[in-house]
Amino acid sequence: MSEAINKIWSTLLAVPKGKVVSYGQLADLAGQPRGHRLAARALKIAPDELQLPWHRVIAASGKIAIAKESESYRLQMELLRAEGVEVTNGRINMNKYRWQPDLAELLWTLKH
DNA sequence: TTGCTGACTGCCT
DNA sequence: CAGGCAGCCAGCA
Repeated sequence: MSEAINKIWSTLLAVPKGKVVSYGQLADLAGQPRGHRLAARALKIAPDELQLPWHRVIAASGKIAIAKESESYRLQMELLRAEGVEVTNGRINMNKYRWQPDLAELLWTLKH
């Protein structure tokens, strides 16, 4: 597995409950400035045993990025709501729920 | 090496 | 607000 993918996974582990990040933001924090595609790929191939909070990753527009007919779409929406994140019409208020890590949190992600 | 494919983005209609 | 589209870049055939 590539190092970049691993960084993305560990960065994702730092996202707190009740907050969300976009694919692009996640890639940025993981040290991949233009790696939004990579971030998407990282989630797609992530092993279940890692227990990543994958549902906290959404499109920059605030929408859930999965096909809405899929089972995962429904699951993601449920998981977010269970954490207190409002999901209305498949959209999320990014200004309100976007994760904005402070320095301590960023350093934590760098260690992993 | 080449070409195609995305759980994406930002810009333009 | 809903498409359409080019840009993006790591995998894979």
